[in-house]
Amino acid sequence: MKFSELFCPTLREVPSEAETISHQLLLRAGYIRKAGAGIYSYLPLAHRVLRKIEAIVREEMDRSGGQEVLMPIIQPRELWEQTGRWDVYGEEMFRLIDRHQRYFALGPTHEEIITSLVDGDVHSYRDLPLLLYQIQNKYRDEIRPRFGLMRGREFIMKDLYSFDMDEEGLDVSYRKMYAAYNRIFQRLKLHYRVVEADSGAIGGNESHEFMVLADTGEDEIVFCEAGDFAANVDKAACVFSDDGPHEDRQALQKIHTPEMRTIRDLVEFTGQPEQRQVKTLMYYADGQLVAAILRGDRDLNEIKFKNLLGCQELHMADDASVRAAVGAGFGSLGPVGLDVKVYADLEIAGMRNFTCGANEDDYHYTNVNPERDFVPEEYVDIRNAVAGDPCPSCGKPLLTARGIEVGHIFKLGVKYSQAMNATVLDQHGQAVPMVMGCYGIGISRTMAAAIEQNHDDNGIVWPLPIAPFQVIIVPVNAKKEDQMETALSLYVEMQERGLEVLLDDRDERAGVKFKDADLIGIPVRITVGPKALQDNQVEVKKRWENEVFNVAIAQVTDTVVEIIRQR
RNA sequence: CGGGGCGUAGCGCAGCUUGGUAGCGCGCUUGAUUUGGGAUCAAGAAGUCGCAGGUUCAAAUCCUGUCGCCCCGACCA
Repeated sequence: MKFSELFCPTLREVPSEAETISHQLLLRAGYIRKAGAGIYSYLPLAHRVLRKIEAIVREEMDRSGGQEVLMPIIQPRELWEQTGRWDVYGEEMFRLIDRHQRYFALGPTHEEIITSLVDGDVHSYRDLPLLLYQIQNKYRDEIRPRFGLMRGREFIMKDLYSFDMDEEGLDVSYRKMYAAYNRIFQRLKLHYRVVEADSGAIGGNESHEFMVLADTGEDEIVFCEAGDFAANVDKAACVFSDDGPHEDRQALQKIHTPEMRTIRDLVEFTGQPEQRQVKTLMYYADGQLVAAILRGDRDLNEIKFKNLLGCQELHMADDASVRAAVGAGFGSLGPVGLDVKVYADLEIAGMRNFTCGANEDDYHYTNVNPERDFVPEEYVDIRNAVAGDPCPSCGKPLLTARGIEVGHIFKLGVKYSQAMNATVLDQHGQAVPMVMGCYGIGISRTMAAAIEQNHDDNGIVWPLPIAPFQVIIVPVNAKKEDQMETALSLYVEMQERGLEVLLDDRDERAGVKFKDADLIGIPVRITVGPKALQDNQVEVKKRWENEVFNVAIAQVTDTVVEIIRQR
């Protein structure tokens, strides 16, 4: 490809709408343009990157026994009503109405349609396992699209769905996919980590997320260096370690604490650290008022709390209704004498002589002790894990990192097959619901995540397997015939060797061409300039290194092939 | 949905308080000089001031409505 013919409008200035690095660079380097909030056109360079990611994903899916299909994006309402998700999915689903006033969904995901597809034509256990996948646009009317391709309303997704006869079959399919995903992200040359995940609203019991590690990631993960434990903080178990003070219990004392509303206030006022305070949070769980108590320096994990309670809806109570029920405001709550169910974090059990609200404005208790002064409903794991917590499997201190969720695999079980009555006959002629799994990779998000992880001040630094071109040839001065001739002949030679080459034949100043090459992120740059040319040489520069070295023109193609082979 | 902000040339912005007929930088076109990290000079093209009403002799500017976009929060296969 010649740069002069490439549709690649680069921008010198940072578009003001872009906040994250990947968004800025994708816009500046001429990869994407916005059509509307969370909706983007992919320009030629982006399209090439997407196709490379897809190709790797396809190969690994096929190798694992997957078969590719294409399914409708416009999906009839009736299918979604069968699983109840027409209502459950809520505002996040794009809906449309045809001329006959029939309703449709723009597919946010494809469980319904594929289950109905498979149900229609698969009737025997002999037809299983069946692994079908698709790479298509999906649609979600996100509350707030942001970060460019990271959270769009239209995005490209690979989803594979597995159908098995029983749980054992599902285990096999799940393990296949787990392995395939690892191969995919290794081949993409991304630094990633697999973590245990909450399976969320989609249902099912086992779930892993594939996280591309980047400081700008939206998710926080905790992991153990010693072992293989790694989990999303949403999910990461906290274990009780009895390293409490083991003090003697002092006499309960009520103290006047005027205007003390926050843990920080109390730390100052009482001189006791956060670790000796207890905070009380009030929630409505399906309309029922409940309390969660935690050590002063901990954060409640609402997902854990919700899963524990098994409720449909969980939200923080407002000050007015708390006041009505308890007789005191947020800053003065505590478990002692509290007339609602109290769920205590595991850590509370080990605490002695702590401070908490007295359920009376401007008063707190000190020297509070669990069991003596109050008895919680349960001691449960409801806090967010933090760096330094003991690893649940080996006890070593956990580390944290930020990541971008690019892959997520779930065991769905029979949630959808049961709802849609998708059964097969087993060996005994019994109709059993197929056991399903679902395995997604955000293709367009992976492109953005790769940039979040691989960039510098000058632009994108693509991992080689997904770079839009492998090599860019830059003649310093397009008007100098010797430079252009050398560049052209190298261009032809490299193409014949199977390299993906971009020739910057534009009549631009060298600086412009260098800047663009860096911005776009092509891994290898060949500079044809007057200095080296005198010695029949050209310069080679790797995008991820600063050094430039000269190579004889006759050898340069071999050199590039070797660089790419090693990378 | 709650809070904040913005829509003026392709991009980034000024002008709006105090109405008087639109400007700057980058980009684009042409020419000249340049040519190893986003050149210089000269000439030029380009704007329904988001849209619709209203007030006024006169509206980018004031008023009302509306649409779109961005940020924070809640939410998130």
